[in-house]
Amino acid sequence: MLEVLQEHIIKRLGKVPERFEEVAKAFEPLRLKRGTYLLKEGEVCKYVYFIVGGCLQVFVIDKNGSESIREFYTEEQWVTDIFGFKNQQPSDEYIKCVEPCKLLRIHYDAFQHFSAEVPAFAQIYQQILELSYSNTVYRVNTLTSLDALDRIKWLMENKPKLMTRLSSKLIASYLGISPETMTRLKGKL
Amino acid sequence: MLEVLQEHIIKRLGKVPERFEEVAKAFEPLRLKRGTYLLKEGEVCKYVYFIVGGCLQVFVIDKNGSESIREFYTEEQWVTDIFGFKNQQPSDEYIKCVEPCKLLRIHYDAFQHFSAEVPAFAQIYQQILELSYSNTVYRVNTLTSLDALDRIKWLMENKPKLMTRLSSKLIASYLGISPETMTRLKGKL
DNA sequence: CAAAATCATTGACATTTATCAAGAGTCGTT
DNA sequence: AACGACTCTTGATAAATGTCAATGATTTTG
Repeated sequence: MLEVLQEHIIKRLGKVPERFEEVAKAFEPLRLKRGTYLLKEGEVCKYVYFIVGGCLQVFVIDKNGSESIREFYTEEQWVTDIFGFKNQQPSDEYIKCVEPCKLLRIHYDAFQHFSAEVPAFAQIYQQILELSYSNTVYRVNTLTSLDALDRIKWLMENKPKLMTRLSSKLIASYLGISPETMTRLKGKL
Repeated sequence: MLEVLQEHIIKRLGKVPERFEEVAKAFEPLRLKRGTYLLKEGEVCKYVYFIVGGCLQVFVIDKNGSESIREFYTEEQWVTDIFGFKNQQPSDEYIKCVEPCKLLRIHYDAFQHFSAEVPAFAQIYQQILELSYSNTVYRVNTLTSLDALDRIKWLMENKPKLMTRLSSKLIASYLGISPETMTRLKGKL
């Protein structure tokens, strides 16, 4: 699985990173079944995960007990609870496998170490941060400025692969609407 | 105004940063009237702004022509359109003064230069990024998992100063509800 | 300081979206 | 292949929120 990570890094950095072997050793491969939790509310997130294959959902549980999905993550993306991870504090969020997943995880201690010691590592991290932040900003804007139908259209145009890959129920949760409304609005397209 | 910036940096870094004088020279002070735009949709954001005094709103305009506020920024915070700034691409967002503002701005070229050359600068930037990202993640979760009344309660508990400082209309836009609903729900508290 | 503009509030009503329930279909697991 | 669990769809209804309009209060600005 490390080849996938190396490819990803080369793509981001535009070159083979210095000290890759050394950093790569800190990543532990994982194969997980659909439905496995990587993190639950109240737990401290000790890892950053790189996705080699599969799909994960990050979500919170509302007062009625239903999942409200903040984001999906797929191949060649990085997942963690950033605030909880950085401060080693309990999380508000859950992270769960939507599909069987192949992951590489790096522990907090190693992450901190390489952030400080390996410039290429810090650089990649910053790129991921900027991209994640940009995406999340965009997501806030779609949630507040678009109605349900336009959010569906937006997703179809901007993340068509998610639409086909995931169940309607999950997509509905991601868009902040009920499954029934999702069904009905799809008929209006 | 540079003292405020210096204080801010000392607070974040826990020490007086190396080469502060040099970096400080790159910041240009601005005094702006309420209602002034720093950025409009379609423009390329050339600056990062540090707020010495006042309040700004970042927003998009929906298909009905009304403002949908993504975030407010006040004293000792940093504002920019991160994605557009980093890639020097046209923005989707507007940035506008809600109050008369005292700002310090740094140009893209200087920003890039110091990011690469001054570790303390890069470090502060990364801290701001992490914090901004965390906040935005939190905001997505409140928008999708809470109903209008609970979003109001959330804001009162977590950002009480904004509630008193800004008009109901602006708060309503930030919470994704109409001013009328805002009035009515406030009666239910 | 006064006119003009904007804002907050209220009522009546429309629209959107959620909820509950039931049946048909699909999928995953054994 | 068959069972069970989950998912999708549809209908009926309820709840939440938006829109429009009018009025008085507040704020801004010349």
